[in-house]
Amino acid sequence: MRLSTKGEYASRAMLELSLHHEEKPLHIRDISKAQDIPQRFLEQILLQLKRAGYLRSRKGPDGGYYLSRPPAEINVAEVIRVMDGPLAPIDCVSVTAHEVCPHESSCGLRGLWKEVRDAVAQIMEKATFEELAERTRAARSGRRRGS
Amino acid sequence: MRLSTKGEYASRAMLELSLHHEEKPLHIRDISKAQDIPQRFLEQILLQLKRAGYLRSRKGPDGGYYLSRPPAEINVAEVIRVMDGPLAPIDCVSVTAHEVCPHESSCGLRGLWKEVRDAVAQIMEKATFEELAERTRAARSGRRRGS
DNA sequence: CAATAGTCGACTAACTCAATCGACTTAGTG
DNA sequence: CACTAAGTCGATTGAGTTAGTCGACTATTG
Repeated sequence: MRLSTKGEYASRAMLELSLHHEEKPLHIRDISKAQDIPQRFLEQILLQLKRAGYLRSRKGPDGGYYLSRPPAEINVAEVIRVMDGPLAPIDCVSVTAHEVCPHESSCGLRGLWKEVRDAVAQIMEKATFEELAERTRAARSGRRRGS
Repeated sequence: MRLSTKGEYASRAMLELSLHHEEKPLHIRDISKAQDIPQRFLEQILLQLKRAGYLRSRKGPDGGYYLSRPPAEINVAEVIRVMDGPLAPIDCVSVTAHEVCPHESSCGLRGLWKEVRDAVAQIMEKATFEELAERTRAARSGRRRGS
């Protein structure tokens, strides 16, 4: 039940972009440094997110990436689906890529896998980047006086 | 967020063994046929489940595998952990294999991953093979007059 | 002791993952 | 207009994992 690093990096990058939403575009380099993601790898990830419509970019000096929609309108499930495909543990319970299985009707496990898929989807879909950015800002300011 | 085929096969095999609990041991061959799992692959899986203490076996003619505890006392989470490792999407929120991450305290995403982990764990831990066997029997008898 | 069935370790082909690279295009600056 | 900074794109790669196979071995039963 692992998330790929690509999915994780993509989420972190989107979060970073959400933290700087409505400022000027962020360079790949800066996201890479802030979130500790290999730059050439991040390139690919951002490109993929752009092609999927979540990001826009500008070339040249002072170019960079920025969100194409406000962070409140993007949730984690969408991003994970772009990078890793369906959220479902197995295809027979996937909503976005359902595949039929011959044992379906007599399978005592299918209901369980479905429950898992739905729980994961529900949690990730309600998690917007606006909310995550807020949590992040809170954690960072709270941390100043503390460890 | 995929489950490996090994994890899926293991669950199916455990379910099959639960359906025949308190009868004589099941041959690898029969489980393989009933659940449509490649026999040599299933061998490995059953062996792994045996080593982890969930199954016992008998060699020789009329040998086979059987559960070492009643199905009500085995849940899906345990089986998946044996085959696939931790349920957590990433290590920093794993209960069974926690790994520290430098960004931990200022990471706005960690809470989300934790939520996902907990939801998955909760669902899989409450799913015992007794209950799954019951569901399966119900589905199969219901199916007789129906499609 | 022959047949059956689980045991064990090694092996492999295919695939995926995580990343890297180089050449190219576009945009701004002096 | 040349230079440079930045994103674009496709190809490639090395390591690791997955899904599965194989063959020799051991234990049990009739």
